Amino acid sequence: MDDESDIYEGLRLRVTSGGLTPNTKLKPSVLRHDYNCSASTIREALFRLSTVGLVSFQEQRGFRVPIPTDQAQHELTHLRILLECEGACLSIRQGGIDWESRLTAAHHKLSHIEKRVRGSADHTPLFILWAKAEQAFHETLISDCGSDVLKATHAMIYQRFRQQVFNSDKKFVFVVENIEQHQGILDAALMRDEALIRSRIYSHLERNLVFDMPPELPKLPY
Amino acid sequence: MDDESDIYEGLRLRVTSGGLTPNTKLKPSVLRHDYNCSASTIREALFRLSTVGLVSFQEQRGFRVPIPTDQAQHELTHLRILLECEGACLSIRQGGIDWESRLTAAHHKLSHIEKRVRGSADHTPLFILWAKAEQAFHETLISDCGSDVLKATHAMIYQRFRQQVFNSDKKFVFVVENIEQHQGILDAALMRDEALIRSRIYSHLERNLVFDMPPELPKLPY
DNA sequence: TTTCTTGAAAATTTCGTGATTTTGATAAAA
DNA sequence: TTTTATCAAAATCACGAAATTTTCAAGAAA
Repeated sequence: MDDESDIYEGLRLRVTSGGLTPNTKLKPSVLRHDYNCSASTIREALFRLSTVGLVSFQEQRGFRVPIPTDQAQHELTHLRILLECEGACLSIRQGGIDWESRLTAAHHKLSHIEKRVRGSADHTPLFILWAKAEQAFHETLISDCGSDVLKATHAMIYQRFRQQVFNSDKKFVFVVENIEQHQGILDAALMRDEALIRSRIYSHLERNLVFDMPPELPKLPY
Repeated sequence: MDDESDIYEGLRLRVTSGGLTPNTKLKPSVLRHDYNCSASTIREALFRLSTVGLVSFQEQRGFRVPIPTDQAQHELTHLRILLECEGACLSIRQGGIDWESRLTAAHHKLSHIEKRVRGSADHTPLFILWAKAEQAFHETLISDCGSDVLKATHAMIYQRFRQQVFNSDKKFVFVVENIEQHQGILDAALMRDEALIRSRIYSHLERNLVFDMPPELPKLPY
């Protein structure tokens, strides 16, 4: 039948990058019409999304689009840095030519889109493309770390991070510095320099840290 | 009505420490009788468990108790080390007297049980008590890190780790070294020594790493 | 014997309904 | 004006059953 994971994916896209106002109610009885299925099926998909943190849920009060907060943005960024540094360093140690090649390819795609974005006035039409390429690049970066658990955890955090930033007022979704920073991360990976890649990943994400990090962390990027 | 989270908790206990054989099928139509509810309710709870990795799920093929593997044990241990070191260090920086006090209390309880376990021949009757106290101790350790996301992620990984170890053949659930190691971690926390607590957390969990960690990792703990 | 087909039994997924709870507007009381 | 009470409309949750898919044993073909 209607593949239920299609519904899940569709809803996921809507709550992460569908331009929905935070705190919007997500009513199964309304959404069912968009996906041509019953309310129970929608409910199940929303439930799954809520366990991953992409939809907020209160018993007897239904589902809502989560409200972005500075605190959440800070925490998600912090964890992204932690997981991505670890995954990247492990990939540097364990990844081979194949990894280098896939990473270069992912960067090439991303870079192409980013240069197009820089040229155009309105970013929105390219946003979906950019978001996919960005995610692919960062996932490739950690792809040879050898740990499915690490990769799955990172994917979860990355999604929530993307949702948080996209739905927040100050839409830092794309800034020009990204171009240079992504290049820098690629270079460090190819140079197999762990300390360097750690510090460059940190710098890349730093602007999303809304509070000061406790003293030592940034410097010796752990 | 019948609090659904009770059902969730009940099922969680069964799949993590209920002595179920790995790969056992979890049929909503059977389990419903144990909880006096409908199959749909069970299904929903199993679904939630599957999103956090405590139950494996395949479309049209239902739910099963996950099969423990060396690979999974290694990955879960690795992530526990990563998250727990980070959380502990942040707590050392941000936690106050209250944190020290809660940690000491948690350790006191745990220590008491562990000494009783050491004395008795059969560990099983005390196991549930020990598991709760162990979890409480490790959660208190990171409780003042200031990040709900980090704590929630750690809780997820910890649960899966505990399930993995408990359901694996070689049941390393409790070893005598734990007593000394937990004490060592508490001491490092009270001394506010970040490098020391990192290395002690690593040593504590090391025996669950089934593969060698890549060269540098163990030394400057991760 | 081994491999492939068949078909009935069992399990999974989806759905509409009724019971229960929340919501929100209106009116009464302070 | 502000607070509290009331109650109808709307939404959520749990349930059982129908529809779909998988499982698996028994027989046919190689």
